[in-house]
Amino acid sequence: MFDQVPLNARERVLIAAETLFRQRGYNVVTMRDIAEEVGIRQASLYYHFPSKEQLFITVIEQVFERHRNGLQQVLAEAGSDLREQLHAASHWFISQPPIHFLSLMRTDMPALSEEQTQRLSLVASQCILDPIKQVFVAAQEQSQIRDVTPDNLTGFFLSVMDGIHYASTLPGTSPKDVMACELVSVLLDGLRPR
Amino acid sequence: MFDQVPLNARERVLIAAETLFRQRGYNVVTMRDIAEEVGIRQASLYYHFPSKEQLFITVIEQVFERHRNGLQQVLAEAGSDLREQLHAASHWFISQPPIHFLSLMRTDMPALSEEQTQRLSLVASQCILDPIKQVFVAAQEQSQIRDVTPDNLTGFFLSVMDGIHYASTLPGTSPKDVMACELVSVLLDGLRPR
DNA sequence: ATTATCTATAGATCTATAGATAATGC
DNA sequence: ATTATCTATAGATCTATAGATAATGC
Repeated sequence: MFDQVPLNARERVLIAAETLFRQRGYNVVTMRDIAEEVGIRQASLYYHFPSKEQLFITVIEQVFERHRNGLQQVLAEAGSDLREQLHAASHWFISQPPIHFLSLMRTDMPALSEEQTQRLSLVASQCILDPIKQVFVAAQEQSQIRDVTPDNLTGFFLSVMDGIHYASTLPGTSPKDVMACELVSVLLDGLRPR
Repeated sequence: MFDQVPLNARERVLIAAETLFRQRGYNVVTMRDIAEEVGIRQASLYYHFPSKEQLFITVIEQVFERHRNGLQQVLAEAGSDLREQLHAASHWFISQPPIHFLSLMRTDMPALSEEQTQRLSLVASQCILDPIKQVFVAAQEQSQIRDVTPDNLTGFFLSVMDGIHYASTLPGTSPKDVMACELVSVLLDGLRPR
């Protein structure tokens, strides 16, 4: 579980890149920044990854995959109750670093090749959007919630999750879990069938 | 009202810069991109603005000021009913281009000087966050809604507004006004006093 | 004289490649 | 022989400045 095996260089590069890309975005982070964080020279990164683009793609796919796994797990544990599922999902997202979904789509993705942009968008859907959407679809099929477009609810939910990460960096705001609970409770009341 | 006065060069620069910065963010857009859009040479931009940073700041302050004015106006027209105020605010935001609030904070602002970052954050609060927050605070004082932190509601609302702009670029999604109405109705039901 | 442009370019990056070097494994 | 680094640098930008140029206004 807690593997303290010393990480190999490639893994250290991935971790440094993930951290930096998340903090400042694809375009602002340079290969030099990443190399410095790892403690090697910039050119040495190219031994592990053929290009900055490929490094970024590897990082992002790893992040998405982690969300797919994490969401699947916590949702399975939450059972079939909408309330518990929403709490599980929101708890998962606040336990992870922010995805910066909209930034990713607006400023990071357009810098990649058309082909990679399309593929990453698909992976984002499958790993992150679809599991959340499934929660709302299921609840609607069982008439636990009223008729609101599941795609919209999914978008609302995810937007707010990234918003919570940002808000909690500001002074004098509630802790993340409080914000998440308030969101879920407003959603549950707001979606009650009528 | 519909001033078709031919715009002077400075104004054309501001419009081109606003469009490009909004589409791709501060760091990705080059002075050359902006100049091309205006139809002049890159170096000529420096006759109108002393630096890329100053151009960006001017653009952003103009955008924020526009929101302050617009929100003030539509909220005044909406009267004191929460329902109408939320519809007015959401209608305002979907009538305008996206703010990309979180992208702005994560990738654009950190490229500016510390001093400008702080000032722009303040202006963002005053022009955009505060007017929305005021709506929730007032509704709470009149016990029209239950006890949810107004700062959090403000953040939720704005996150979702940017989310709606993004979602509506995807294939097969609801129109913006439908998404906005669904959000407001969920919020109103979810916030009903209990 | 002022205004608004232009050309040319300095200086600072950034990505990526070439080729050297040292350590390890067969 | 392979692995993982390094130094050095080519080539492509990008921001910003210097100084020329042309048109307009006094």
